[in-house]
Amino acid sequence: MRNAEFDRQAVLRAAMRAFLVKGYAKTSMADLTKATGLHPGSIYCAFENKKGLLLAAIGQYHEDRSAQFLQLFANSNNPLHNLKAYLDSIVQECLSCDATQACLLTKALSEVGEQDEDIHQLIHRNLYAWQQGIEQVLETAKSQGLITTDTNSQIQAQFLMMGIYGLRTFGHTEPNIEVLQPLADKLFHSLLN
Amino acid sequence: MRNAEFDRQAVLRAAMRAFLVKGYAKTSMADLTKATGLHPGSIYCAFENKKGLLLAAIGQYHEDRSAQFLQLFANSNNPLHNLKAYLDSIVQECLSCDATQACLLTKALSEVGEQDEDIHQLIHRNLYAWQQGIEQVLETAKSQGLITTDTNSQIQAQFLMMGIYGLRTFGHTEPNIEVLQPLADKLFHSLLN
DNA sequence: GACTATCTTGAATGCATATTCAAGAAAGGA
DNA sequence: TCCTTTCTTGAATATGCATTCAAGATAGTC
Repeated sequence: MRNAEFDRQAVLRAAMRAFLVKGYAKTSMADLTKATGLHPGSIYCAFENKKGLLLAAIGQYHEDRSAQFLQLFANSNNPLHNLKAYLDSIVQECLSCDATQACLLTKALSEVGEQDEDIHQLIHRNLYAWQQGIEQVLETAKSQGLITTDTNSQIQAQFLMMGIYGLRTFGHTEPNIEVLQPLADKLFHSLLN
Repeated sequence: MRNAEFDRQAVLRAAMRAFLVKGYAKTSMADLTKATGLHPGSIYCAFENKKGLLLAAIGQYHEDRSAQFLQLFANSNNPLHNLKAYLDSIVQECLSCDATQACLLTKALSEVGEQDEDIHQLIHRNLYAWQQGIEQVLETAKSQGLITTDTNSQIQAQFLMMGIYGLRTFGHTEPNIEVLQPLADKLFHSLLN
């Protein structure tokens, strides 16, 4: 008997960084062996192939982001304030101009989601879970009387997701706080109308 | 003396369709020769290389879309109504689930914009021109008293662009009119607040 | 009709790539 | 300590790809 030696989470985080920087198609197995420290044989043994590694990396990405999301909303008792802080943190990620801070879900969706059903479904599931997280936050805010609108929470959550997608794309062209912050602010206020 | 035989616009439109379906990296020169009907040598003679063909295809895409945009706003005299019709037409494109109706600018920006400065700059220029087109429409609407808000037209145009980016991404996961139309409607109303 | 400049053709080239596999290394059990 | 099982290694394989280029074709010019 013998156990695997490498740290699976560390490997997946390295792979996701590589995919975020170069995109899926342009990230070669050589790039991945260098990034993860694993040899080709080990990667194929653990993840089947390059696509399997992407799927696993997307899963890890979602886990990491979900944990971060839940932690943000766990401490304070003002969900609306937290939601705005969350939006502002995304603005900060856009400003960093750091490819590793982009969203792997939307990036992979755009590049390979239309071509591969497995990848599309996994991303769809993860994005939907994220949307439901936002929806729950909005419901909590409503139960606390922090939101005084009769708009469906589901539509609101979808609208916020749409805005975040757009904000990230806009950030690719103008990573400028004077541009992005007003957009995030207007998005947040539009949510409550 | 002898002139080129092929129809440059037709070739570029075929190339842009190929890039939209498979993405830049996964579209091989074999795909491009099949799509355009040109032989490798001709492509390299006319566009230098694969990247040159992408740049030219992006230019053609922008020309085509600009012409379409201007035509929509040329006929009627209610710019606000036209703007809503424009947004609705984007919803229809999302519903079609047809990769060739996606936006080449945002798709290429996401895939190769961060890796190549030439491509990034061209896309940035084109998206900015598009934003200014929207800004002008909003200014016209204001001069006609159709908009009664003191929000900066530039921010409004940026907000609409952001919304369209997000709408297109959302459409990739849920190409459903019951979902997308309310989002487009809410986006349009938020614009006027 | 011949000449020349230009365009077209598509096979050849050389490199990059994803994947495989057999030999080697290490861990646990007897 | 030896043996078996599992994991690791990394060179080898075979395929796919962007690009080149020399031969062939064509249109305008004299």
